[in-house]
Amino acid sequence: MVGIMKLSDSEWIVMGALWAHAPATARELLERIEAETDWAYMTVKTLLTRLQDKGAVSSERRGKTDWFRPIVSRDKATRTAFRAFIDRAFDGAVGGLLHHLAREEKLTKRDRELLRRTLRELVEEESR
Amino acid sequence: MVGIMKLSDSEWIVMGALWAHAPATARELLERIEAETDWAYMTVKTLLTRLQDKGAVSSERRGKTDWFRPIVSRDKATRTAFRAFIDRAFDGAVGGLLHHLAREEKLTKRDRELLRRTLRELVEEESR
DNA sequence: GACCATCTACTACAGTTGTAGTAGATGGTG
DNA sequence: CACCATCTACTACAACTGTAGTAGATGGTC
Repeated sequence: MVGIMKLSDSEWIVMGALWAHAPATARELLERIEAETDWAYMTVKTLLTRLQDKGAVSSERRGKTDWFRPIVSRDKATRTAFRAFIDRAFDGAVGGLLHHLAREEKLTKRDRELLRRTLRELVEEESR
Repeated sequence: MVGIMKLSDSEWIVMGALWAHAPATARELLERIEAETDWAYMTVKTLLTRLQDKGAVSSERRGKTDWFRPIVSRDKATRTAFRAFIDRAFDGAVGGLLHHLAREEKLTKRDRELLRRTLRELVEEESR
């Protein structure tokens, strides 16, 4: 049931707020994302319904209010999004992404440092 | 006009074939992607029209046939997709992606090959 | 126990995406 | 120059996305 969990952009925003702290009510989630979205309350509700339909969140009634919690983990969603991105833009090859990162993207000094470390770790791990 | 060029999954497939070699006719593009998509000719045509509408490809009539060529470069499209992905999944921080890469993703042989090259380049660049 | 603030349920509606069909134009070939 | 294979132009249509409105249920408060 929780197979390939593809989230739309708006759904990512809601999930982001929900991953931050759960369970949460729709109103709470709206408050958390108010700074970035300026949505109506009903927009959050609709997205939560859709997320529930696709099995990404669950809800539990307390009083007259639904409390939501994520079913899909952030990591899981990230991995799915990562795969989709890599598949379309780099034909599935993570190496292509690394290449792109190394030569195309403007990285901060810290990113560059981290990338170098990452690459080295990966290569070392490999040769072990 | 060629600002933020967002491509859908299907559009990426067509662009992939077009980036491989241009100019090309719709029929040629269909043949190139036949292995992976099993689309009807008209599907390719429709996608090409949409891509033209959004300024991603241009076309030129020769005889009764349109010849298409990319306006948006693969690099440009990749950067846009990269940004979109990073923004939603890692809140815009490339570091988050690197982290993810280092601990979550398994690399194929091909990935590792590319990676070694990339690493060499990075190191050389650094020592220059 | 009535009322109000607030919640859920149902509905809406335009834009994008995936995936094509059909009809009418037309260039090359005999 | 007629015909056919093939092209383009126009149209289609359901699913998914972004973004909500409205009406009716309901739990807490006086």
